[in-house]
Amino acid sequence: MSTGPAFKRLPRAVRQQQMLDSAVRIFSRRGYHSASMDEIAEAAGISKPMVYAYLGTKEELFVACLHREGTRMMEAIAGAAAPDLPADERLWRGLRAFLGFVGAHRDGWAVLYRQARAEQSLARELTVMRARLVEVVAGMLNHALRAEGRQVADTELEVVAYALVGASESLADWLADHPEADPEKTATQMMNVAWLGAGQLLHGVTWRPAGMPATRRHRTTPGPGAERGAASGGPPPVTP
Amino acid sequence: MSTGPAFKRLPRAVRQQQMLDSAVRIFSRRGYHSASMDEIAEAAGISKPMVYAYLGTKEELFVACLHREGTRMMEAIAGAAAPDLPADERLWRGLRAFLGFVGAHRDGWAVLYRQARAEQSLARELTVMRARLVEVVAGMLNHALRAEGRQVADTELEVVAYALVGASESLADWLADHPEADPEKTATQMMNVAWLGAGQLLHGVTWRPAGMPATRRHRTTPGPGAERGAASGGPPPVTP
DNA sequence: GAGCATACCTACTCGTGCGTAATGTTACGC
DNA sequence: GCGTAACATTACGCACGAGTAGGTATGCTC
Repeated sequence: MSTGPAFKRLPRAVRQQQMLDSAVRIFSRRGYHSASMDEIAEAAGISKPMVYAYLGTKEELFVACLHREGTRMMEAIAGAAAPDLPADERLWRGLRAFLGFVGAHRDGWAVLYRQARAEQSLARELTVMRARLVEVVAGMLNHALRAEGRQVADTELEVVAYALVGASESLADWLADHPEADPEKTATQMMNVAWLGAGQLLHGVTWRPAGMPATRRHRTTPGPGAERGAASGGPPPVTP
Repeated sequence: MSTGPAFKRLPRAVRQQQMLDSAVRIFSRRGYHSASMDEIAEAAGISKPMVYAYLGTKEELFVACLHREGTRMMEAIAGAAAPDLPADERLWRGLRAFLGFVGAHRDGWAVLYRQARAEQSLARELTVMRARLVEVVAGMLNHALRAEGRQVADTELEVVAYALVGASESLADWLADHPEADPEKTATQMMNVAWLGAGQLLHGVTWRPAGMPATRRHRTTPGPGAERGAASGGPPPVTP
């Protein structure tokens, strides 16, 4: 009586989003199994039956989280890598968008991802997402290859694409565990190793992001003598 | 009467190994949480209290599994990549050993790895393992750099090493999910993208394992499939 | 303000599975 | 042969957490 309504009544759509927000937080913090529905409900400022009424079982709730976050991420990437750009530029933008997104969602995204990979029953949604990503990357590579009149078996391409995506995922994990790290810088370094390769890097060749100094975007000029200011030993390849 | 003693009495060391074998199998098949101690005990042909007596709690048991498998893997890698070889050769051998190991243990290793990453409480052991791997790779890169009189900050090196290790881990996952895939071939492809980079690959530059081009070592392994002929339609860049 | 639908709650059931106490049983020393 | 200690089993305590039943308050429409 004295306190009044205590808690507000909110429309379903809003509450659902609140629940998903809390669920992502809790799942990330505790892991899928250790997270209890009670805790999630409490974090959302709501009681458990409401969660069941709106989002279904625990598994369905988790998949809903994964789906929402995954869709957001995909949109971020797709929006960044326009299909009419050269391959390295697309790769760079996609990478930047990806790591940028993860960096902005730190504890949120990467952990969901890890959880989903571990649990058989949750892996389906994730598999679809990653398959789309690999497909995009493979398509990009294929496109670039055709432009050069070359051709490669799909399986080969898939492995390369998978390696690229996998390396990015791992760096996403790394980012999640290193709050002080800069996504932008990490993306550049990843781009260096992915596009140029470790061998080139060791010889001092570097790739640089949006090329403003020279006309060319990257120096494929072979030859061990690096003409970067890298000799100073300070800044690695490139800092955007 | 017909069965006789039913179950044999075995020395502790042997039983422990049996238990670990079963535990790895069950954990891999079911996942950490879904695996029950009863099932593991049954698979080992033993009863539950024995498991507790020898290996402790469920968590301790899992860590023991991870530790044993991880140590074996580390030994395989360390034994392959001698420190007095050139960087690319070391990377190649390490990669080969790593993916070869995973390929030989398919369901065993990769799944343990995934489980461990998901669960906070299990991650410690894994973190140590991976840190050692990253350290090795970073050390290798650093060594190669010094040989050229160049120098790079440790953090930069770590990121590159992490990307390399991460990409390899992802391919290990891929291998685990693709029983028909050939670890050797996958390792070569990984080496291509890691050492040469996607940019070089797209231009048709390829890396090849040993110094000899047409000798044994690792031909494209025609394999059973007729239409899978990698040699058809010109020399693809990625094929060794 | 009556009637209805929707948002929301407290308090419970019930299965599951970790970890252990009480209890045989086999092998070896003497 | 007979004690004894390591080996092995059955059966249970107990906590925890997913999912639900049934009831209450609030807003909306007429």
